[in-house]
Amino acid sequence: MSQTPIAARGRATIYDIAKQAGLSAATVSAVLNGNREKRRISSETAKRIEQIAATLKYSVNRQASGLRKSRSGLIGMLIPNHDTYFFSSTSQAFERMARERNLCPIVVSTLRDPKLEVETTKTLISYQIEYLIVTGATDRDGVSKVCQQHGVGHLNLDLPGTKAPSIISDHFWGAQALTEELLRLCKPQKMPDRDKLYFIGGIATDFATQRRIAGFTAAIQKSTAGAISADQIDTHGYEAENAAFAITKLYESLGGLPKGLFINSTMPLEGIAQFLRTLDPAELAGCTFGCFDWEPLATFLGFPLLMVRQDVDGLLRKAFELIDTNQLKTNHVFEIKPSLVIPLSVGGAQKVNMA
Amino acid sequence: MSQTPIAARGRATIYDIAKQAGLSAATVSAVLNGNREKRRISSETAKRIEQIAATLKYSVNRQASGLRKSRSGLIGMLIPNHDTYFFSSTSQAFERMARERNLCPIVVSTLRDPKLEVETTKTLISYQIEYLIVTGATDRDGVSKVCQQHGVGHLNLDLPGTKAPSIISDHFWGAQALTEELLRLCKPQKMPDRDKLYFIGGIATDFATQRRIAGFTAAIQKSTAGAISADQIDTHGYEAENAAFAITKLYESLGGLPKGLFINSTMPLEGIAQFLRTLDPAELAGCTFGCFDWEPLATFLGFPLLMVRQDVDGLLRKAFELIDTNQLKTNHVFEIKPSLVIPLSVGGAQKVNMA
DNA sequence: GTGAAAGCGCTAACAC
DNA sequence: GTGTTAGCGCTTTCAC
Repeated sequence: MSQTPIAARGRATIYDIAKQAGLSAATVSAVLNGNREKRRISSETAKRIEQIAATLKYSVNRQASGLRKSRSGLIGMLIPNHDTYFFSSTSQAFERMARERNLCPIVVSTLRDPKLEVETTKTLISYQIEYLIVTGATDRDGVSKVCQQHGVGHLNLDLPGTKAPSIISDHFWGAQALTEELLRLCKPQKMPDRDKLYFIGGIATDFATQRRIAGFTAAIQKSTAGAISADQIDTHGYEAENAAFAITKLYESLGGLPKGLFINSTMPLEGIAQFLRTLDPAELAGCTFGCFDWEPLATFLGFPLLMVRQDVDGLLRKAFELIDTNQLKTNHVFEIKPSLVIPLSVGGAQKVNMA
Repeated sequence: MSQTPIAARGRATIYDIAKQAGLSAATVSAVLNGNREKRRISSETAKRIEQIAATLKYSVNRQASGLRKSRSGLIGMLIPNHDTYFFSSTSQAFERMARERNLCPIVVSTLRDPKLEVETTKTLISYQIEYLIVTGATDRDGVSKVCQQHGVGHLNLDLPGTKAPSIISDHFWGAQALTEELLRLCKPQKMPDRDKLYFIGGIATDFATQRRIAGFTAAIQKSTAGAISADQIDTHGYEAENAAFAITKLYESLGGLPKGLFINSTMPLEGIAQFLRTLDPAELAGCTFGCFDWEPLATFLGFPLLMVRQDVDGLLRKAFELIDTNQLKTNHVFEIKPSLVIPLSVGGAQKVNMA
C-alpha cells in the first residue's frame, strides 16, 4: 500500500521512510514515537530512521494517529471574547498549562451567545478534543449536556454551572475586602448622602454581581456605617455608557462625588473615568475609588484606584488539577481568592494580599 | 466491520446509524454531509437517517473525515501573546473571519520566541492546518521555511517577512500623521530644547520602530521646525520601566516636559503615565501627547492623548482576501493605513481618518 | 529485533 | 437510489 511516490502527494509518510530504510512501517512508527525500548530496536536502526525522517521532512499526521489511538491531544477552551484583559490573560495561562501537558490548546470565543456556545462545543467535540474548559459562558449547563452526551471531560471557570465542577473567584471575599479598604481610606463627608459608598455597574441577576453586592453590603453592615440603602447600588449593566450615565446622575443628585465608589468591573470603570475627566482634579481627591477587576493601564488613570485582581493563574491551576486527577464528575464549586491591589499613592504598601 | 455496540465505545458512528436504518454507511455519510443530490437519496430516507443520528447523538469524527479527505478544516494563527489589546483584537477578528469560511480557528501564542514559533508551527502542521497566519513573529522566515516544506499556505501579519506575503500597518503614514497633528496642536515653549517633539519607546533595530521614526522624522523635517537631533529619539525598549526611566531623565535634563511626546506603543505609554502621575496636573497641560497604538482605557488617562489605531479588521480582511484568492505564493508587502484618533478634549473632532 | 496485518471512522469511485 | 470496496496514515497485536 501507499506506493505513490512522495512528490505526488506532497507529504512523506512512515511508509516512505520504511521503504528507504528497508524496514517496516511498524518499526519506523515505534522509533518516531520513542517506543524503541518496547521493541528493542538497535540505536543504529533508530538513528538511521531518524536521519531519513529528517531528510524527508517527515511530520506525523495527527489526524491519522489520533484516529488510530482515539486520542487527539487537543484541549479546548470557550471564552466570551478575547479583547478583555481578564479573558486574554486566562487564555495565556490556559495555553501555558496545556502545553506543559503536551496538549494543543484551542481557544474559541463565543460572545456570550448561548447558541454559539453549544454549536462551538459540538464543533470542538467533532475534532475529538479531550477536555473542555468553559469560561464565562451563558448556557453553561447546555454546554455540559453536550459534553456529557459525548463523554467529554469538562469544567466551568469564572461562572458556576450545576452539571460540572466549577472554579470561580471568591467574589464575596474580594468585594468585602475592597469595601473594607474603601471604608478605611475614604475621607468623611459632611453631607449624609455623600458620606456613603456607592456601587456602580453590573447586572442584578448576574451571579458575579450578586456575590459582589453581598460582599459590599456585608462590609458596610459590619462597619460603623451600619445600614445600607437601595439607592447605594446601581446595576444598570456592564456597558461603559450606562456607568457614565449612572455617575452623572449620582453626581447631580448628591451635588458632588460621594466619599467612595465601588466600580463593578473594568467596562463600567471606562464610563466612570470618562465622566471624571470632566471634573476639576481637586474634586477627585474627595472620593476614594475601587474597582472589582484589574487591568494594566487602570493603574495610571487620573485618580488613585484600588483594584481587586482575580487570580487567573490560581483559577487555571485548580482547573488543571481537576483534569490531572480526573475529578471531572462532580459539581463542586471551588472559590479562589482574588487579591486586593492598592496603589502606592493611596495605601503605602503596593499590594495587600489574601486573608 | 465495527460490530462493537455503541455503548462499548461511547461514540456512535455512521455504521451504527446504517445498521439501525437498514442502509449502508455510504448512504448515511452522503446524507449527513448534504450530498443527497449527487446520490439522489429520497427525502424520506434522509429524514429517517437524520432522525436516527439525532437519537444516537451522532457527531462526525473529523479526525477520520479529515484523514480521508486530506482536509482538516483547521486554520492556525500565531501571535506573540494574548494579553495585549492589539493581538487580542486580532484574534477576535481572525476568529470571526475563519468562522465565516467554515474553518475552525486555532490561535496560539509563541511569546516572540523563535524556537517556540517554529515548534508550534510544526505542531499545527501535524494537525494538518490548511493555512497559517503568522502575526508579529520573530523568526518569520523560519516559520515560512517550515510551512513551505510541508506545502502549507501562510502569510505574515503585522511584521513583514521575505518568503511569504506580508500585511502590515502603514507605520510611516501613521507616525507622520500623528506627528503632524502633534505639531499642529502643541503649544510653543520658550526654552529651545523643550520646544521640540520627543520620541520614546521601541527598539531601533525593530521594523515597526524604524518606520515610525522615519514618519516622525519626515513630519518634523517637512514642518517649520526643520532639523531633528538624535537626542529627540529614545529607543531603549518596549518595557514600561524603560520608558518611565527615559521620561524621568528627559524631564530632568529639560527642566520640565517638552512641548510634545510621541510614545511608541502602549507598553511605553504605561511607563510614561506612571511618571506623569508624579507631576502637578498643571504641568501636563504644557505638553501634547501622542501614542502609536490604541487601547480602550488609554482614552481616559489623566491627560489628553492622540492615538494611532491600527486597522485590525482591515489587516485581516486583506489576509483572508489573499487566502480566498490563493495569492499566497508571492512575497508582496501590503500596507494598511491606520487611523488617527483625536480625543474631543483636544481636537474637536473625535476621529480624523485616512488621508 | 522486526514484519504482517488489522482496523480506527470516514468518503468516494465504481458497480448495479 | 443504494451497496461494496478500497484506502487516507497511523498504531498495535501477534507472530517469528
